[in-house]
Amino acid sequence: MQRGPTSFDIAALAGVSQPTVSRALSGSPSVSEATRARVLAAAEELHYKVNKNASGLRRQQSRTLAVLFFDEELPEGAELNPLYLSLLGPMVKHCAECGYDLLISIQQLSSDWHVDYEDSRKADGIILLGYGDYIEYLPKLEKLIARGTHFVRWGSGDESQIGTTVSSDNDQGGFDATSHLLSKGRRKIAFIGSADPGCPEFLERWRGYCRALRAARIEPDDSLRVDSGPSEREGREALEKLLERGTEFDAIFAVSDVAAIGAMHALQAIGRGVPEVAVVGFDDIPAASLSSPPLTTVAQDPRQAAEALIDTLIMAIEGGSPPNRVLPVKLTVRQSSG
Amino acid sequence: MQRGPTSFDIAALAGVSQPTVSRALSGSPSVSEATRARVLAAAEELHYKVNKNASGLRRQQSRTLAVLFFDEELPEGAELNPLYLSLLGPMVKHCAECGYDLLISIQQLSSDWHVDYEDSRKADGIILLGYGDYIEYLPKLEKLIARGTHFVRWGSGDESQIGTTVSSDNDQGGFDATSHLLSKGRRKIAFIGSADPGCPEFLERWRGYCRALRAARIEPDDSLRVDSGPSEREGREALEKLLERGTEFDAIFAVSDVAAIGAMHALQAIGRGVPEVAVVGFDDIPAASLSSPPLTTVAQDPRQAAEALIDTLIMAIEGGSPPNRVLPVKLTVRQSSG
DNA sequence: ATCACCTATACATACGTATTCAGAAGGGAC
DNA sequence: GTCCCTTCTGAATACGTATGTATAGGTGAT
Repeated sequence: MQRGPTSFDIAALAGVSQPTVSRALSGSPSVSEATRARVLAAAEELHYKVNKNASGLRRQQSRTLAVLFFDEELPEGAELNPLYLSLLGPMVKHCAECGYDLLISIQQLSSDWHVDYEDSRKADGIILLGYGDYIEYLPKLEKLIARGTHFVRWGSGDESQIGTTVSSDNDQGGFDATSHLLSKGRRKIAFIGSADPGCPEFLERWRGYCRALRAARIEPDDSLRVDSGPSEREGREALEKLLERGTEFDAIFAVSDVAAIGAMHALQAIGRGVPEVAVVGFDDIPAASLSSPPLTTVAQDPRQAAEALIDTLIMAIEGGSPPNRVLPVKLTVRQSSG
Repeated sequence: MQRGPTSFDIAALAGVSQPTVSRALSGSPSVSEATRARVLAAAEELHYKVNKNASGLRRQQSRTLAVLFFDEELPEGAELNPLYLSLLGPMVKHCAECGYDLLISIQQLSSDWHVDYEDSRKADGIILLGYGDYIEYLPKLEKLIARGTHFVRWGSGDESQIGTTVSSDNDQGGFDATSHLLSKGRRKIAFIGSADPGCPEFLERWRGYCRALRAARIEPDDSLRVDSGPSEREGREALEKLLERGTEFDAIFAVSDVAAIGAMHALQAIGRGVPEVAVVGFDDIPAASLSSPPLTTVAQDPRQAAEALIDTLIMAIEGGSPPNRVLPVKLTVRQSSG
């Protein structure tokens, strides 16, 4: 392995000492402008880059953040949640802007992730992404806090007081989606998703749904609610279950785009068209605009979410006490709702 | 920042010296089994993890690989290429299995990415992902080679001799897709994509397309070829161009799923159904199975591709001279081709 | 019993940076 | 001209690991 130039090489070329190089490059005010200029020129000439390992070792930090995806289904080659994937690009980008690197990891909830990262000094802080059972990883969150590890979670903000979270305004999203369907004259709006507190995000969307109905003086009808996960298959099966039940419905609000698309497929399979049955999803994944008909959905802004996660985490690392953040959502109307 | 235990702490607890701890943990044969067991127990007890910075500094390597995405459109908040995103999960996973970390970065082709990574010792090697103009970054590849940086590229293997590549069998994919359409009785198969050598992958698919036609004693007809990029809009526009041209066609082979879906939308907009016009795409992105009708496509296996990239790169890092690899593709027949 | 030899461990050191502390050079006030 | 103060730079050192070299303890042969 050929070795690059060190700060000593720069020092020699610039005619100063190594510490001066370090100071000059890190912007210390105690270096004169003339010296700094010479050092920068020398560094440029030799293509010098600070050695991250040495720097990290000395300052006891890595200037790296870790993203941990939780995805129980991954062993079977399943895809990561599209929403998280769409966060990835913006996260990387914003991280770079803030002077941090981003390390990605995919974990099973059951593994020992909670000790892996800070322990090996790979990352200064952790971003946790994952649907999945909130309850199940609660004890591990407590351990993280006990160790003083900095972390931010994507999820529901109001349900628990553990750790800092960034989330979309799920309640408002559910409200907007439902209000939109009501404004189209729909009255029998099925809800595909779960009101299980293990998935606080879905629960909030359900609450928003109920709130919108009540605002229109309609009492939520449990027979219009089908418990379902967020996958295409589950969305399809949820709709089939609804049909078996025999409950009439003229619209569907699904807690994820993928489930909404699954429901549309099931509808089309039995000859009920969309938007005769109006459909609204949640997330605005790339496939939403590619479906037929294109899906009306509640968009979460991935860039904004990514930046909020990064900013919040960095604030925590640098000693602040960042508040939870709830990000606005935006109803994106396409053809599936008429 | 609370500091974790060091190898000295383990040494004290196990009653040995620090070097012995290091050797025991790295599996050196010159440590007796009894000692190794004691060390491991002590390490376990204190939740000891090797400090990556110190270890990397000492051994002059990071045990980290970097993935560089190239995406010119990203500044506008566009999405990363779905195919690359689907590589990400499997790459992270396989990296972990091989004992490496994965660092993600998104770059503009124009930036100085070629000096950033190895220079700062952040990564032992680089994986380059990106459609985009191969010609444009050729000089930078040459610089990478000159510096002795290890890297692997995703792309076309046969077009250039620069660097090691891993690619799908694009030619065979084009052949299979076209043969499939021919077997369905189609004779006027439009090709949406580009035969520009700046995109060697598309060129190879075009060649496979021609090969299949000739095998059926049909001479490729240039008026059936529309130059197009891989986006939904470009696919739609390509089809509109084809219609303006007035050339008859009964099938479409598009070089990307997204373009294929765009073409389907354009078809549906003018009332020509799918699969009356049969459509085949390329990539098998998640949205392919969600479209209406579900899209027949040439699937590239993301897991296999990811593992090939990682394995090839690690082989290069560890001193080998890995060969280029061409991965098999698989035609996935769905409803869009009849 | 002496020596050679092998095994298992300890000692010393290097990796490249950032920081504390001390000191040199220069300027102003008396 | 002396003294002090400010501004800048250099010397020394610590971060935690891995490894080359030295050494202790044991075994077997002569």
